[in-house]
Amino acid sequence: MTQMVASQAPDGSKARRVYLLLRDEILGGHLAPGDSLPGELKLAELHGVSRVTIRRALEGLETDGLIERRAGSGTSVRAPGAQPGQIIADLATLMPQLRWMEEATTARLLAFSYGVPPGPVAEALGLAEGARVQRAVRLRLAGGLPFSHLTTQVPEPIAQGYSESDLATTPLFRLLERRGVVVDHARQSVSAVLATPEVAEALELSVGAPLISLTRVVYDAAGNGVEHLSALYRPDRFRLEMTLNRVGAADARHWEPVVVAGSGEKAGP
Amino acid sequence: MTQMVASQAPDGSKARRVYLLLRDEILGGHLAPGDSLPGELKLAELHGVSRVTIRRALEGLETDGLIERRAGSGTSVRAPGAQPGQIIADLATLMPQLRWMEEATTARLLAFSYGVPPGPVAEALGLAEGARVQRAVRLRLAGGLPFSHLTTQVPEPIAQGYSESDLATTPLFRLLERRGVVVDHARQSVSAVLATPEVAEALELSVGAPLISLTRVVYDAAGNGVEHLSALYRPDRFRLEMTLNRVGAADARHWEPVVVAGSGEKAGP
DNA sequence: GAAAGCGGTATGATAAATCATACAGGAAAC
DNA sequence: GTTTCCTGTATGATTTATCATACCGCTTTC
Repeated sequence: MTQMVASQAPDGSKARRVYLLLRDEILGGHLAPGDSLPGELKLAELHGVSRVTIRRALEGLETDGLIERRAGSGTSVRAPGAQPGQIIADLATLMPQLRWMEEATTARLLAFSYGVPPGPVAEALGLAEGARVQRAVRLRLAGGLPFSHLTTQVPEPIAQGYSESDLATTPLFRLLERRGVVVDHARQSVSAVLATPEVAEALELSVGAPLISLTRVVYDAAGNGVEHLSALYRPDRFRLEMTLNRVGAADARHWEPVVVAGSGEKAGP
Repeated sequence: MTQMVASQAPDGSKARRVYLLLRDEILGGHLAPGDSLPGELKLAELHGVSRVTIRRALEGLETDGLIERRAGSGTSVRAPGAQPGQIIADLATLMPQLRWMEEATTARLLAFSYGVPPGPVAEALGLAEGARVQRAVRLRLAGGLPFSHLTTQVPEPIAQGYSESDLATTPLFRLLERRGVVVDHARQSVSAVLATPEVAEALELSVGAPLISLTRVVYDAAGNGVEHLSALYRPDRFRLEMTLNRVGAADARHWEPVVVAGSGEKAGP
């Protein structure tokens, strides 16, 4: 059974805001299943809107299956049956650890083109002015549900080593290394952005929803950029995690990431 | 001179959406300074709204100083003088590396209380039902500009070791270790959320803006949770970064995070 | 069983956003 | 110079969101 598409977000400005806010509070763990929400009138006062608006927000949450409303009794947070499987990736190793979901994660190629990259990307890759890249947009799904939207940009000379059809099946890394590129190090940064109409449609959520943004630039031994990845993840279906150990002598204790003994490389992000 | 508060976000649903979308595209690096945007009519068509709405969005961007509009010529992305100083934290070591900003990062205590934590937090800390925690909400500022909103929750027995005034001045870690708590390891995960009215006000941005969410649970050697941190960062003023090296023999190459040689511990997150 | 609190429903007023359309003037291309 | 495309500006209609208020029926509590 294909689970219902999540977002039934209200249209209006305030209603939508309240909806997203409460949604984050529920999914984000500040409200536990079974907890009861304040009354609609109380919520209206808290958020500075009318009850009608609160109502609209709650309706959205209800059709999402996040809350349960009983006349006379009140509104409470439902058991999170809405978390069928979350994909957890290890930030330290870049390896997705599909916890309770060994359902095949598939990939779909959304776009494929060559052209001059936007300035910041060219700069990050260390490209000369006007140098061209191959650009591929891919969507990753787990159990048929999309969870990430990936845009990779590879300098054209390097990208010659593989074809469009290769991309649809093989992780980009494999392709690069097969091409003889010696991947040496990478630099990644995490941020948060809002879903644009394009990615919102691909990821099956509403425009303006929050997304995890991971930008990674991969370099070869010479320090030349060989890949620029811009990944967008649905927070409800994907988590970036890592474990740290507190190590070192008493006078120089510091944190050190734990590298999970990799059981062989699995897939790209 | 305290820089003008960033967000001049439009009110309306669609206008606001377009505003935030374009804003992310500019700040996110997909549009380089000097690039020119599509015409207002074109944008209207692209986003499926009227020109008036596009106009409202662009007005917001203009007052933010992100774009430049010239009658007859068009609209273009302005040089990002709007990035005065970004704080970059290393995910692998938890150490903020204040790059070009050694301006003192100060902290402000927003709330301080004791109580029963929300279910998920209690679970993460491994607390018994009804066990109480100390809860502190702090705001961190760099050069007077707030960039992060931190909520820490510490089991009450542990939290007895320090006072409210301690918290305002000393990093929580120091306090814990002074108390004799042996911090052993931590588990953190990164996500993305929207700004609630409360944090939006504290961080001086508009409700619904995207925020980086970092949740960290710190454990002692026995595996008991000693601290639950929920941090929210402004993406425009804060970045989470890390560097990875590609190591290992050819048959087992994998990624390993680079631990920067810490020049002593500086501050909490 | 009465009271208080809650969600479910309805209504009309008010405010706000959005739209469709039009025209003036600057800038650049031909 | 003329054409074309762009922003700047204006107007009035229209749709949408929000508000204030009221009443009903249900649940829980006292």
